[in-house]
Amino acid sequence: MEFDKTFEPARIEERWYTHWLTLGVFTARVDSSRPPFSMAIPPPNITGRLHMGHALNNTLQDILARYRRMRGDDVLWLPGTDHAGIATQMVVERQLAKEGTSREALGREAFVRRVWQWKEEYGGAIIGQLKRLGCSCDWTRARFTMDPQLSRAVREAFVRLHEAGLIYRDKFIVNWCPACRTAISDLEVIPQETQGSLWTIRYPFPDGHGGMEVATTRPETMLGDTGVAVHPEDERYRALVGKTVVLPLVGRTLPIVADPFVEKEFGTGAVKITPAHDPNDFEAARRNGLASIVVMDEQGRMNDNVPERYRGLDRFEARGRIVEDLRAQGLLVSVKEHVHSVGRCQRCHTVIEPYLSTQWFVRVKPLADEAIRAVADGRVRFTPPHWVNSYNEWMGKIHDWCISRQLWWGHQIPAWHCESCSEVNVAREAPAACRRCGGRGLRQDPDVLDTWFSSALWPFSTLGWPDETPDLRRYYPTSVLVTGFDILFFWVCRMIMMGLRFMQEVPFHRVYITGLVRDAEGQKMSKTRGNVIDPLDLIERYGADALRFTLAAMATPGSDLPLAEERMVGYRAFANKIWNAARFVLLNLGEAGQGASPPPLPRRGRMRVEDRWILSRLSRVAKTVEERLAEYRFDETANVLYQFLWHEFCDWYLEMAKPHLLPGAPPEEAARARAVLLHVLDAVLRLLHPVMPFITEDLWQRIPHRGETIALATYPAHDADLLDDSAESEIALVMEVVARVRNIRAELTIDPARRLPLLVHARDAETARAITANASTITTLARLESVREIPDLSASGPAARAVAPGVDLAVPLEGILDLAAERRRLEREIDKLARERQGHSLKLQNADFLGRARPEIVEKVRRIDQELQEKIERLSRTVESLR
RNA sequence: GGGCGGUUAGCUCAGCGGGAGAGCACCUGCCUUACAAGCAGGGGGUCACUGGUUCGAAUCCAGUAUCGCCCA
Repeated sequence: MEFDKTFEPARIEERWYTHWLTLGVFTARVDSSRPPFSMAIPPPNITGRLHMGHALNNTLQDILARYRRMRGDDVLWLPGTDHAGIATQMVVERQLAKEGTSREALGREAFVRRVWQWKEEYGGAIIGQLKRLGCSCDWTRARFTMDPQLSRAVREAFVRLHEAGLIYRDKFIVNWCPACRTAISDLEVIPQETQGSLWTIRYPFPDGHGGMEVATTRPETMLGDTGVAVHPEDERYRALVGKTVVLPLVGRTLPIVADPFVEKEFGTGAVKITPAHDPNDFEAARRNGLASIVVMDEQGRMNDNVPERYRGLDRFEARGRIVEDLRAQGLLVSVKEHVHSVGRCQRCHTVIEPYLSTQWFVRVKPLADEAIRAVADGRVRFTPPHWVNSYNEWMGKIHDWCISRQLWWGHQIPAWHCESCSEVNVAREAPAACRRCGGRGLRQDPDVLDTWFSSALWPFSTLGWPDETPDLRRYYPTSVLVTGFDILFFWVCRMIMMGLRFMQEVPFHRVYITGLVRDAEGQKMSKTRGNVIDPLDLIERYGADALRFTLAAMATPGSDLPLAEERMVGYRAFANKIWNAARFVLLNLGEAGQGASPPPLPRRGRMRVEDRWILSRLSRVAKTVEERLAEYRFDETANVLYQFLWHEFCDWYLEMAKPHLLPGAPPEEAARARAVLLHVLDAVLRLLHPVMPFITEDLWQRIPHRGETIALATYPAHDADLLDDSAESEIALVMEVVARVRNIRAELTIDPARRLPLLVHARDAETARAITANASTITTLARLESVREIPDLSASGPAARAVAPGVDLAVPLEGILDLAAERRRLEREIDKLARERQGHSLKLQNADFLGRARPEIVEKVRRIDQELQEKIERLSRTVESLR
């Protein structure tokens, strides 16, 4: 089998993904006797392309899915896409514009057909991209929010809420986007600090003299004024309440009313009331019985309710002309610069127009109360938990949700207006006749529902609701939801509300909120900044495994992920390290490579101490991984595996095993080493598989294995029988001795190839035994010529000295050792140790510490202190002997 | 105005009551037949500041500064 020196991800990824699909590895078994583990993917928009946010949360989901699958759970990770009303409609409209036509020209039906066509052609792109990431979704169950079954769920939910009085239709002031020509919800409005002006305008009294000065940031809306308001306790205006003024440019008489919503300190303390174009004014008008006059059309142009002169003007053109006219008439008192918050459309950034229109709303309060309880009592838990605060805050002061959109693409509202009696018939399917008057002339409400309305049902609509399907019974509630905080209110809150309402159960037990992937400088990625990193580009350059590992390693709960490319380079190197570790093992397998399954582990008594050590470490790592994943600590999971594979398995164990694999080594030693190497490699591949699925599959297929895919192999479990404290401390000693010798070599710049003699003096029998037993290992790793135990090192002549726990070391360097330099080296070492010791010694001199600290802590400090003291003393004696 | 989060090595971040850590970067020496995307060794930190609690604080509490996010 070919085995390149470097890992080439591009050559294997597609092959293994296809392999998994062919085997049906990702398909959930609804009739399985295994415990279910389910997740609903946050459905990406069909217009979307995979971005870093998707890459992050889908990597984390896939880690969970693959991990649970290997643990034996029946995993359902249900994928799908969202029809994304406004976004998709805009994309297709742009396409039409390029062809010189428009949706109006096409008509609704043809337009919707056209969108479907677009969806079939381009809508699947992101699915393919998720596959490139390696996502183990159950594609046989993929859903789309506009599928017939999901549309049925939407109608069912709408009708039920309507029947319960939780959906109503009303004339209300909403956020209107004149460019998208639809209402949008409060959440879709982005407030933005904007430099504007504050115009003060005089509204004359009816007798033509004097007048009231009102301040406004939006003079164009004055054409719709129906009153002027002042604060009831404002002395300046008290006498005027109940009187009237005349609206300039229009001539309408406006009553002066008193309402506490007016801020006395703002502007002149008197405000114009435009009920149809300002939410506060709308409320104030209701309280004070003022009329509402809509003065704009749906594109933000002045309509026929305004004087001829302004009709048809865009609202901002109208503003200019109105200000000019006021100035000409001497009614413009002042213009001041003024910074205020202007709402813009989340989609197209157009300035939002508060607009009085008839819309559908969900009465959210009752739903929210139950949802708050569900989080309070722990039925839904957040990771990290601090998000509960935001959740509670928003849910606590939630207001009704405007769910109608004046779009063509989406779920058309299941309500039919009677042409004869104007009754609104809400029904699951088109009724034949009006239920009130029996009239046959019924017209379906032209509006569609907010896309988030269907998304809110996602965790159960995808499983077959409203039907009681086996999938729904088995996989609802789902286990975890992994998503970004940016859609906490849009989506997470609403799913909890709808899940509780329709399923009487929360949609998921756990919400894992990811951070935001930023650029290396910590800046938010944005097209305008030009700092967007494309995950597909990263996959091509570094491989999906490296990308996934990077994202996992950086996913510390509660913090954003500044993605530096060096980090990716580092983890690609890690992939390469795994590759080469496996390559080494495979090239040295001999007969062990022939078997269909790995050779059994040698009996404990036949193993060398390093074997017992690496197996003990492996077992601890398996345990740590299990614990960390249970806490959603993807970062620590990744780090622990990185550390183990690179810095224990590769740096030490492989090096310790090498001598036993050389041509001259005894065959039974080679067999033992191979068996352990294979065992650890196999286990570490399985441990890593959820994070790095492709490379682990590829290598696992190359080593002796049972089964068709690593994705269904058993996840390594903690094995208490393999824990071996004595092996761990013995190898720790070996490592320390080797490190001391290497340090001498490096600091004295001794030729790395030169074989050195090492003299040791162990201070106790156990240490002496350990050194002797591991002499050959130490010899190899420290590139020694010999290891010799002698009773008195002081008699060893000119030698570089060092100490390790329980043992003094000397490397005789007759002739080449600079005594003064060696003395300085050791003194530096002593200083370092003394500094390290200081804190401990002070504690031990403190009676309070000895009296109050936990005994085991005192014991530990005492031990460390003694150990350091001993080292210092031994090194000091050595320094003396060099004088 | 309210809420949340951050401030630890040059950079990016873990650690969140008992020996200051990782990756990258940096310095030194090495092509030692798994890997130069590598190996070995090393330097580098009044853990933002001020108080408090404690035998003991990077870690807990209060306040300050500063940066960021969310909501009005």
